[in-house]
Amino acid sequence: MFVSTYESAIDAKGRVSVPAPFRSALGGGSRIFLWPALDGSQCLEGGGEELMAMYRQTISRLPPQSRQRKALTLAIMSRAADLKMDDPGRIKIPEELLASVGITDKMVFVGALESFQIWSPEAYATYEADMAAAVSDPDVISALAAPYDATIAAGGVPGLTLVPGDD
Amino acid sequence: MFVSTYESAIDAKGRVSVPAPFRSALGGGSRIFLWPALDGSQCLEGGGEELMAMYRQTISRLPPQSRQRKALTLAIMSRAADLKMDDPGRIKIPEELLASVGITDKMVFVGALESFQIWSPEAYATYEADMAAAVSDPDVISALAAPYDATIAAGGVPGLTLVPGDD
DNA sequence: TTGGCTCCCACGTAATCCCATGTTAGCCCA
DNA sequence: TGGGCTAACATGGGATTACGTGGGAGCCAA
Repeated sequence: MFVSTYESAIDAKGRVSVPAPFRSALGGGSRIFLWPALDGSQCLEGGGEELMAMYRQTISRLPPQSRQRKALTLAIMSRAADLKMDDPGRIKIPEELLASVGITDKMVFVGALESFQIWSPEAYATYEADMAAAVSDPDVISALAAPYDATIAAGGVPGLTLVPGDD
Repeated sequence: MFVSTYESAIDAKGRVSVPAPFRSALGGGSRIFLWPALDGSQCLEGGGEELMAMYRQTISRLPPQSRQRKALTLAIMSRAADLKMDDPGRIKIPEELLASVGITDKMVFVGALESFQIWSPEAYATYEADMAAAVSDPDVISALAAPYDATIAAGGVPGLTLVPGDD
């Protein structure tokens, strides 16, 4: 699980250190996939082999030759960079990917559950402000209610007391 | 798995370097099949022996002498070029295939999961813009939902926590 | 015999691998 | 609670390997 945010910078050879907590979230693998976010956000989405396997399986279930499948295949598989970390955990992000999200030297690694994102510090500041405003919207907070009930109905989370009287 | 895009050019002898990552995706084989894309896109579709075997098996399941079988057999098997890479990993693409997709010297190798495509840079730029527009269509993104659920229902992806509470 | 094709070898560039160092944060002990 | 120690992490640099590219020799066909 990718959690928290970390800032990193590109060195003279074009390498970037992947934050150590993200490396352990990759489960020991040294392969990283990166592609421009599907929703048009000014960020890169990334993950390890497991995440790519998930997308691969999901896309493979779409009808061959369908518009949806072709669009998603191109957006993810064709645009993705297949990168390998060196021993200390650095990657070299292709210039075109960096340019597509306006990164010159510094960047922010943002944990997003099963994947992570890479932003330019400026773009992330804007995005963070937008999302902070969204969370203050009552509709967003109340959206938690239904899936929370579903979690309880599914048996809750081991080790966590969700319903009074259960402990 | 064919991922990412690479540009290559034809040398004075009509040879083209197959990108190294694609060569390893071919699994060590030096045989490459190429044919014009079935959907009429201005590109060539290609892959190794495994991809051809998949098409062969699929077509073989169609009724013999059926119109569909004959059409697909012609579109793939008859039009395909059966090419062999030299030691450094180059192929010589027949002139008629190049002409059919408007390639003169430069071309783009585009990864598409189990196969790859070859485009002229200009045609690919147009296609990429089309697909980028398609991805911003809510229908395309929402098309991910059903196969995503199916992936989870099928047991998810080993090593990846898809359902909250699984880790 | 000649043209063209294929196979093979050689070179320069660029990426990757590996080692070394400074720094920071966590940990233990006083 | 404070100080010192240790280990992990981020960063820099050098050497090796792989890759892409060009050219030449041998072989087959015309």
